[in-house]
Amino acid sequence: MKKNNKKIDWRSICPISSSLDVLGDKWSLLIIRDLIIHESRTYSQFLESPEQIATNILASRLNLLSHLKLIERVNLKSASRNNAYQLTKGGEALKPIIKSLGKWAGEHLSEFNPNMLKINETL
Amino acid sequence: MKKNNKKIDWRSICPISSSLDVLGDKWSLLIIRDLIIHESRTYSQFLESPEQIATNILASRLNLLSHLKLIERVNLKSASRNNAYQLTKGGEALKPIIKSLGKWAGEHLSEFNPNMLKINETL
DNA sequence: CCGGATCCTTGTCGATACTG
DNA sequence: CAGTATCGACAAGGATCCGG
Repeated sequence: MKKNNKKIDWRSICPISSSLDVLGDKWSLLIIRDLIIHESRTYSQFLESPEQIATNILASRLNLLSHLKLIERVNLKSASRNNAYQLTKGGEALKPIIKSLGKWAGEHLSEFNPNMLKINETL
Repeated sequence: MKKNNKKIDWRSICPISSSLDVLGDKWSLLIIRDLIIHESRTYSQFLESPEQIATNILASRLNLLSHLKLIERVNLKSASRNNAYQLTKGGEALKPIIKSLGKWAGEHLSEFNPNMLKINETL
């Protein structure tokens, strides 16, 4: 049987905790970020991002985010193979939050990661 | 030798990625959340939160967040033992982001975690 | 080739016991 | 009370394999 571990164990009834139960890892929000920047991405395009996610991690995150209806598969006429992902309404709603995170990092993390770009240069 | 691994390996120069290199786990932002709600917390008060963080994880996160200057130790006259933590300016700056996350979860995650509370205005 | 699935190694998490 | 040590479980990460 497929590893269909869609069951999330919610640690509490706190909404902040619940958001972290879902997005509290190093990769999920990065996938959302790519979809904010590029509108749509294929599997191999995700792999081209500089952070170099592993194929199995990417697949599991795409499954989870699809299940949560934050992203969805789309058929692109432009692509030869019709399999790309893009944000749903729910995923789009994360856009200002992720931009704020980037802005915050530029203001408070430059000391520790000096090479980091400012947010305007990336988004 | 002590595990003094304060070195963070930044995956890229992207500020969003950098913020996740630091806060992209299930516990760091929950510690910040507690300090937003309560102003200051002691070690054992953190342990009382409903999500039940393990003691070693709590200690390592408190160290990391202190090193990043997002939280700081304070001496409380009110407490018999003078060891509590509170947010710095940098940590305070996360407040609107965390509130937005809670609001987002209430709007887009209730379907999956039905018992979840709605975020209240006072938080 | 592209989109994954599978195997395997390594590292981190997390529960609990223990210490100053 | 504020952490540290230990150890098993499990997830991450790398490499490779496979179906279309």
